[in-house]
Amino acid sequence: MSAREGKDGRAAVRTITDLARLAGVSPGTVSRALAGKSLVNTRTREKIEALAREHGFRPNQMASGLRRQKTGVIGVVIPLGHDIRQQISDSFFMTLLGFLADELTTHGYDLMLRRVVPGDDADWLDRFIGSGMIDGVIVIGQSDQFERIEEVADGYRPMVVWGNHQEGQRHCVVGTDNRLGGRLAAERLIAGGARRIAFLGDTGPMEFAARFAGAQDVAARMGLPPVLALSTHLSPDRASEEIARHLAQHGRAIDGIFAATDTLAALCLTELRAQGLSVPDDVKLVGFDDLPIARQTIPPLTTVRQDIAAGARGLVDLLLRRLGGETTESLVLPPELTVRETA
Amino acid sequence: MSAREGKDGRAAVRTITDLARLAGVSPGTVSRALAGKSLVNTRTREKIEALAREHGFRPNQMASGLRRQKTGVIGVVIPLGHDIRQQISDSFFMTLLGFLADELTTHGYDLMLRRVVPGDDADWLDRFIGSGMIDGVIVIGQSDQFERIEEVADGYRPMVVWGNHQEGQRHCVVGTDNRLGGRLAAERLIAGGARRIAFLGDTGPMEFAARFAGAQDVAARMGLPPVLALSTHLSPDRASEEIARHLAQHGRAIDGIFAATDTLAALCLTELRAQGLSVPDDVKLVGFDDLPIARQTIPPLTTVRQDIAAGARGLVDLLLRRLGGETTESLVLPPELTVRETA
DNA sequence: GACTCATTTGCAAACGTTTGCAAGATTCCT
DNA sequence: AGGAATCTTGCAAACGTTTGCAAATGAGTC
Repeated sequence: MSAREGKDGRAAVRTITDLARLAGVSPGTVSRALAGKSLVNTRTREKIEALAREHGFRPNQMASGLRRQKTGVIGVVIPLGHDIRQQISDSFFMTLLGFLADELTTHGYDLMLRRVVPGDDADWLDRFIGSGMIDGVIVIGQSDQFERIEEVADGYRPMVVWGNHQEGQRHCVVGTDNRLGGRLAAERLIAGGARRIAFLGDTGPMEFAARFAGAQDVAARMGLPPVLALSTHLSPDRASEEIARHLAQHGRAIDGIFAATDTLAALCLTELRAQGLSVPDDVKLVGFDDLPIARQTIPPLTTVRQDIAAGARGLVDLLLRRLGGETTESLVLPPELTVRETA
Repeated sequence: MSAREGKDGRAAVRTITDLARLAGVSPGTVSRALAGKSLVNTRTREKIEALAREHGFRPNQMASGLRRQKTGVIGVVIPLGHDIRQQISDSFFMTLLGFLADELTTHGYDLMLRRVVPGDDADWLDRFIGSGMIDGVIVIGQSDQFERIEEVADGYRPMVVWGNHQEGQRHCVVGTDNRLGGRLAAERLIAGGARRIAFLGDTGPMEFAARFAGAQDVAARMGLPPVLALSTHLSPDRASEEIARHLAQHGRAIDGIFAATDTLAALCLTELRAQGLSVPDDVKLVGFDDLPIARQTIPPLTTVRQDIAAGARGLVDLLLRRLGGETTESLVLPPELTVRETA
């Protein structure tokens, strides 16, 4: 069986021209028939469609893309700026990615995934865009690349970013109101009686910085001492010991912890228990994200919920509108406090 | 500023021909220079490279792909056969996906992600392959599509599948020895004193069926009653109540549970506690996967570890070898019992 | 300086589709 | 039956690269 033959031994029909020969028409007609254009006679179309089905023919997307100057592919890129190892397997991003895949598929687009380490090449975004392989790009997380993204946004329209919204920024962003989320968290801690509050997590990434700032807002407004920033990495292995160290040092001096993510909160819960501190009696704890794990900790985690599905829908919706030439505003989603038992 | 101009106002150089004009050479020479072929004079090459850098030029991948008949893209497809909602956000698959992205990037390939619901179209795999957009495909999980995959494998070489290995199968698969994993789990339960063992999870998917079978092997060998299959869905919401129901019915009659995944095990732990059964005293519990969550349950979960990173490396390695024309055997990875505190 | 041989370049034909244009085939009037 | 109007179709030129072939250039040898 030669490479030119299908498994049944007949000559394989790989191109639109092959199919045209079989149907006794010109390639142009086949193209039109398969594209479902109205200009082709119904009987001809049906014959061609039948033949295509029979031979399992599918037009080559590369050729089509080249000719039409669009590919039907949306790039999704995850810049790993802050904390290389963890970020990607981070449940939050991964869940978002899942929803994105669904949402894009629904709209007839394919998804090209790329992880980049911006430190290695400053060019990461232009490279992706300039490849000609994608019609638009969704950036998941601004990481430490805010400026780079701003620059690109000036010259490239079909881009939407998941992340934090900043006054006056030029790129179109979809994301939760992190600062408000931080306020909700801090308010809950304080309402439960906490007075000396700590923020657990790296305040480098903008999303986290905003959550931290939100908590600060509330502490200041209530006349409490400033929120203590306990910096950690995101990867569970390193975070665990860092949390243990922080708690050993400050554990007795604080009575409320706002963790930057549920993942950190869950680790923190474990360490708190290990150090003999009870939650929520000795220390109150609020997480962020409302990942599945939040229901499964003991006690179940009070957390600030992000609507990931809505985020994915928003990203895709805005991107498609931009592809259509519209100018779009950023979309800021409201976080929601989900009260369980840790605060 | 017209669409033809870059942000600095100079005419944008979008094609290799534009660049050729600038450099005063022919397009062919530019192509060769940029491809790093040896046939071009060093001085010419340097001039062209400098120009390309200066104008941020990148050759169009679609055109290149069309001409060379290869795209530099590997398709990754997740068939959602058994349990639509959960499977994709399942941490295991997502973690594997992350490692795959890294591994493919390292080898200079891009990753195109597609989720499909095979029920909707029987054609899912051929469609992806026939699109002409990908050089090869990695299927994550056989789901209930074993036969479909076998058929395709007969006529399409560059495909590797993550899943369970079956005697005599025709497609190249990478996966953990699930049956052995099942045996390890059951042996551990029995060594701890369990006599009446249950398997928690859907036994439909082949991977799970093999895990179940492994546990059966051991029970039979030891002369214990057959393992009780407690069927559940994978999505946390439905699984929780199903587990509760199972435990209410059989909870007191069993003393060892082997959960199909860590996610199920974690849910099960919660339900066991809710029903007043203590782990590991009343009931012993072993999970599967060794996801991060396994360390964070209380008590921490004894589980059967799959080496996800090694799996991703294996998948990519075999796929590249197949792209190179080699014939490859399937790769079966050994699972490893990770003992913590639930069994 | 005439010759060979090795390097470096340009030319033009692909890769498989889509699509504007014009020609050919139908239909519908009158 | 003649013509206008409408449908269908074919032709051929793109889309932006890569690459075999041959021409041109340069270096080296006698």
